[in-house]
Amino acid sequence: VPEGHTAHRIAREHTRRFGGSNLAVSSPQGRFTDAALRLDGARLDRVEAYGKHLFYRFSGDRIVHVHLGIFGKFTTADGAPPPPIGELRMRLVGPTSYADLRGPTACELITPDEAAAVIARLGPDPLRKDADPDRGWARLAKSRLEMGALMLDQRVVAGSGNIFRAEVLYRAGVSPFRVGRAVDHPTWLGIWTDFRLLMRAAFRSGRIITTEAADRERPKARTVPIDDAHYVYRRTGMPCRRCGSEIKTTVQAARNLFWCPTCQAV
DNA sequence: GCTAAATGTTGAT
DNA sequence: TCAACCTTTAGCT
Repeated sequence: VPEGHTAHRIAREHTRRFGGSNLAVSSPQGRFTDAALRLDGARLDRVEAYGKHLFYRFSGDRIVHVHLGIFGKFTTADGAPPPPIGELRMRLVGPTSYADLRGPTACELITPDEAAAVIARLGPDPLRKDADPDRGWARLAKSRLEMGALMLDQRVVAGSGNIFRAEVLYRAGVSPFRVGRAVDHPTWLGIWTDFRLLMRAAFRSGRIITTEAADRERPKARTVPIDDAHYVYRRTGMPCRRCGSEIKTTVQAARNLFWCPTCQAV
C-alpha cells in the first residue's frame, strides 16, 4: 500500500528481476488482456518511477503505465507462478521469478508521448536526483489552499501521501490549516528537505518511520514497533509524543488528517 | 459471513 | 465538494 517510496522500490526490484528479459505477460482477470497479448514475449528494458507512477519500458517504444492507487499491490516472488487466484490484473513472468498486480488504479499500455504527458503533470519527486523544489514552491507560494491539502498535491510534491503529509507538517511545526501563501520560502525548503530525508529512509527500509526513535534506529528501521513509527498519523486521542496534548483528527482534502493542536498551532 | 476502512486519483457538479 | 472506481483485510456479528 503505497506512497512514492513504494513505487521506487518496485521499480528497482522489477528492473533487477526482469530488466533485459523477455517476459510472459498475461491478464487472468481479463481487464488488461488486449495489451497483454500484444506484449507477451516482449523484452522489458527497465522500470522507472516518478512520484507514485510506474513505467515499464518494453522493446518497441511500448510502455505499461501502472498506478497502484490506494488498493493496488504487487506480489513478487522467485520461481514459477502459482495458478492465478482472485482479481489478477497483470502477471509478468521472467526467467526465474514472477510479479502479480492486483487492484491498481491504472494499468495501461501507452506511448512514450503519453508517458511524458503523465510525468509533465507531476511536481518534483524528492526521490529523484534532478528534483527542483522551487517547482513545488511556485505552486504553493501563491495558493490559498491549506497546507494539509497542498502536501497531498502531486504537483507540489510528487510521491507524497496521507502519512507523509501528516508527519512532515508535524515535524515542521506547521499547522495543516495554514494556507500556502502564508508559508515563507525557508519553511518550504525545510519541509522539502524533510520530505527527502523521510522518503529516502522509507525507500531503504520499506516502511514510513518518522519518529525520533526511528532516527536513532534508522539503519534498523524495520525493527521499530508499528506503534512507535509515527508522531500523529492514526494516533487520534493519544498524547502527543512531544507535548502530551491530545492528537486531533478531521477530514481535510477528502482524507483523514491527524495533527497536534499545540505543536502545530500555526 | 458481513461491513468498513485503507499510504489514491479522476471527473462531474 | 462529492461520488465512483480499484481489491483485500481487520474487526465485528
